[in-house]
Amino acid sequence: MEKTYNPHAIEQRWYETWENNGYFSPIVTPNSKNNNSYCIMIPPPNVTGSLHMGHAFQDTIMDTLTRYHRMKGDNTLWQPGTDHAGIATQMVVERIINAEGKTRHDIGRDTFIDKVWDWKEHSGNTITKQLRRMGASLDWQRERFTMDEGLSDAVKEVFVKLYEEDLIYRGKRLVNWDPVLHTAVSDLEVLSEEENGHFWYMRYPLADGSGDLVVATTRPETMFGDSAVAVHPNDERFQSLIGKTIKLPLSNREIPIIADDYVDPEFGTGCVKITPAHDFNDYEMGKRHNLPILNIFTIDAAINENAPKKYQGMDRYIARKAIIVDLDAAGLLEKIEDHRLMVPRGDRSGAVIEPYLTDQWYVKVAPLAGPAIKAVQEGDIRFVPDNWKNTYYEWMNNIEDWCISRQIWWGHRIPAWYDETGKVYVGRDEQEVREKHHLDAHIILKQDEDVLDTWFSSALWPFSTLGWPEKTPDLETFYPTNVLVTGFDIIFFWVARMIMMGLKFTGQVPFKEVYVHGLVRDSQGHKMSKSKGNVLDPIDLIDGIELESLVEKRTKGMMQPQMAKKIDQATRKEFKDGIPSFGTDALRFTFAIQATTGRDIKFDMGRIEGYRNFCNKLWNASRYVLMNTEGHDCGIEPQSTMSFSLADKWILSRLQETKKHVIESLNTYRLDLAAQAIYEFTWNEYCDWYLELSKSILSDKDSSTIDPEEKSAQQRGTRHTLIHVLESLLRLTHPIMPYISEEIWQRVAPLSGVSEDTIMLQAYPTPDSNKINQDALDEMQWLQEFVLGTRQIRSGYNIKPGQLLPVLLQNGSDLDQQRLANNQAMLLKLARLENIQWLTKDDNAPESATALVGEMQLLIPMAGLINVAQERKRLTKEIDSSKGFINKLEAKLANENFISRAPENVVQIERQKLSDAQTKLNSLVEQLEKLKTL
RNA sequence: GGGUGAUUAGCUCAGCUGGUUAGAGCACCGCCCUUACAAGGCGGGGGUCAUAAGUUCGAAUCUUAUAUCACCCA
Repeated sequence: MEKTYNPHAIEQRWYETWENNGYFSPIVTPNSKNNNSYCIMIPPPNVTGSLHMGHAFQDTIMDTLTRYHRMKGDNTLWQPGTDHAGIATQMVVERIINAEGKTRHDIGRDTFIDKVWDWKEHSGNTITKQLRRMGASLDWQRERFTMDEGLSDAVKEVFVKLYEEDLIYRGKRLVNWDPVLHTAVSDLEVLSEEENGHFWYMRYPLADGSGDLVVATTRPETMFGDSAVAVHPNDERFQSLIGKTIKLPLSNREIPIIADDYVDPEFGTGCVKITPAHDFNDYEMGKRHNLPILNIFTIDAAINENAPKKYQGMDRYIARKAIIVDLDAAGLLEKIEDHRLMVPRGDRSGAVIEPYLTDQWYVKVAPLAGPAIKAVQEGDIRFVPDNWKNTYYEWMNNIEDWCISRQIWWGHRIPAWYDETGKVYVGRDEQEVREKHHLDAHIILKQDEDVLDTWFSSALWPFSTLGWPEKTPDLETFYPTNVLVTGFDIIFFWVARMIMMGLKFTGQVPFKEVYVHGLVRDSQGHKMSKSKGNVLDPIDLIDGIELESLVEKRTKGMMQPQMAKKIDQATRKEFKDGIPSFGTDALRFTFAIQATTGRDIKFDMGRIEGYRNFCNKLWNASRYVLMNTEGHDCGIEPQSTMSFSLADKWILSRLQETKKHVIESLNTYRLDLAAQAIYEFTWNEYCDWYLELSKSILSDKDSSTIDPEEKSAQQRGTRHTLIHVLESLLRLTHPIMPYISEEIWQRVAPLSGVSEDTIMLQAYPTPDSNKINQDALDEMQWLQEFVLGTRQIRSGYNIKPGQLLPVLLQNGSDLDQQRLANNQAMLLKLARLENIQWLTKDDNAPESATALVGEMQLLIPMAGLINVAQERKRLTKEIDSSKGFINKLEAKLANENFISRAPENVVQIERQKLSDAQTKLNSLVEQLEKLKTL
């Protein structure tokens, strides 16, 4: 093996091997539903997308669960696929066409759609390639796409059925309108951020000429759509005005003054202009008061024919300026204030979104929500962590109808046809419509131009990917799926809709558990975004990237180029030397160990570096093991005798406990605890203690008088244990770090008598409580305290690590004597001791530095070297803290209530603690006394 | 305005159903290139667990209030 761990040399080679051998595929037979199946659906990433940190984190979790279950022996499927991402994909292809000097309208819908498929064929696999880099064990043979034929059939089926049950209807409502893309967009595609704006105070005269009032607005151009002015019913300032009318400036329409307690009297002037066609709140108020709804915008958000002629055709912002000028000229502009306001922008176009009144298709959600709520209430679906169910209920109980139509070309075209009178017919295709409604061939039908919201097909993902509406063996075997792994940000948009659709169309929940993880943020806790320039690319963490390339990547193609300089500087400051290559396993381990129950994962470069070091540690520990076992008898032959040392029994016990801990953690989605347990066991126990202890047994220089036969039995035992523990540890680690575990396992497994092609398909380790040896655990602790005592003295007196030290022991029990006899050789080697000798109670100890192992005193003679003052200071400090501890315990045990009310075993424990502490104190005091006689 | 969550060492975070003298990694200090590993070894310093009150024999852990921050909804 190489001396240093080099992820690049191993990762891609292994992935290809796994994929080419079909290791990711489950076995599906007509009876396979009877086997333990385990299935996770990948949340389909956008086909235009590339892997970001959120994906990488989420995919690490899913792959860890998938690999764990596969090794556990479950028939495991992790279903891959991508989402057609209507707007995003359309824009990508449109940009290409625009570059050729054409628009999509020039080439027409059908040609355009062909071009999109073309693009998908050639460029739509960026993210699936990147998923492979992450080591994701998705069954690529089953890869699906939301626009492929089967999934499109599912979409039609669902649409038609819902329509037939009156759960889909067409209606005119306010939607989020993107005036650049000319389509409705979902709330998720609207990003509201604070921007600088103004508050314009406009004077509206009363129609009867008796005065005026002042309204404040951030969007003066909407005044042409005003239907009323509202005040709070209890606002004394305006009582006399309620019921009167206003003569709207510039358009001279007359509108009423109404009272509504939605109005906040403290905000602005306390008078609010109400524009039902262009504001969601005003729309609601308009409905309450039966106000007319007056649309004043075109689809480009220019002023339409409902406004005074002068302003017609003006863009909204040009109209705004014109209105301000005209109002000012008329003396109706009271004042202008600077104001910070939330501005909604389309995440694709960057355009300011307008609430806009249009005809759209809707799903009537309430009837679907009932069963979906019940499924969670009754525990058919469980959220992890549990409290996310509150968020779910909150949304489901206030659910509104879902606008599913989009005015774009790329997507599932709505299966509805209109005749020349505008009558609508819904069916799976035109022929079905004609047959069903007995429409002759001469009746001209025209299909609806709109397509469905991408989330509509995503909502069917858990069953459409498995072949629904056909009753396929896949569906039988894997549906309902086991767990959905997702971020909390899309509980509403996706999770809830999958539950509703799943229940409605399969009669079963789509998944039994929803594991909700946090969101990956930058080291400051900010959301990573292109515009902030703080994005990290997981692939850059795996491969490394030069500073200049990183800066260029972060500053290229920005929506707000003025930010580029700042980002440039910040990047140079944070990544002075760019990003080194950490490898996939280190990245995965970093994600796993950060997968706590919290909401935010602050990505810290220090940690990934630490876990890359961990990989190196594991790598080098394995090198040591292989150097000492390859070509040796490791006890796998049945006839070879082995004897096991304390260290062997101890590490074997700890291995069982670690396995248990890891399995319990994985079962409860605590990947952080699983990773932590693996880290601690590997580094702090296997490497720091067991490998060191094994050296004394494997060393041939050992001068002990031990029988050669026994010696080789011991060495066999140790080699066997070295290999056995490492081999188990690799399997334990594989779900989190697939590459390094596979690479090392290939060398290690044969030494444990296993020759198989891959670690991926080996059994996951299971704990064996019979192998937990409590005596060994206790004795090992004694040994560790012994070694620690000597090391502290060594360090305290600045003694070179290489210098051998004599040790004297006093006040040891029979057990201490026995333990020393058992482990003398190990102690000599590990603590670098010259010899160990017992003193009787009455022996006069020489001038020594001392440490305690339980009641036993450990003395290292230091004639002339002892710094009495320093040693006294150290002892006094320890005595003080010991006394403090004893005082606390005494007070506790003196408390009648504690004795009578606390459980017996707790009282016992406290008594034991006190007694131990007193023994320790006595010993410390004794040492201090001795010191005084020097 | 309503809701949810957070607040533990300089930084990033664990601490499960209340019983520890509160842990880890990184950073810090000291010693060491000891033939698995300097991406390392050994030793060490560092926290009145945001604040206040309460429940309890016992609170980082449960309750309430306050403060600060974050996110979601309006």
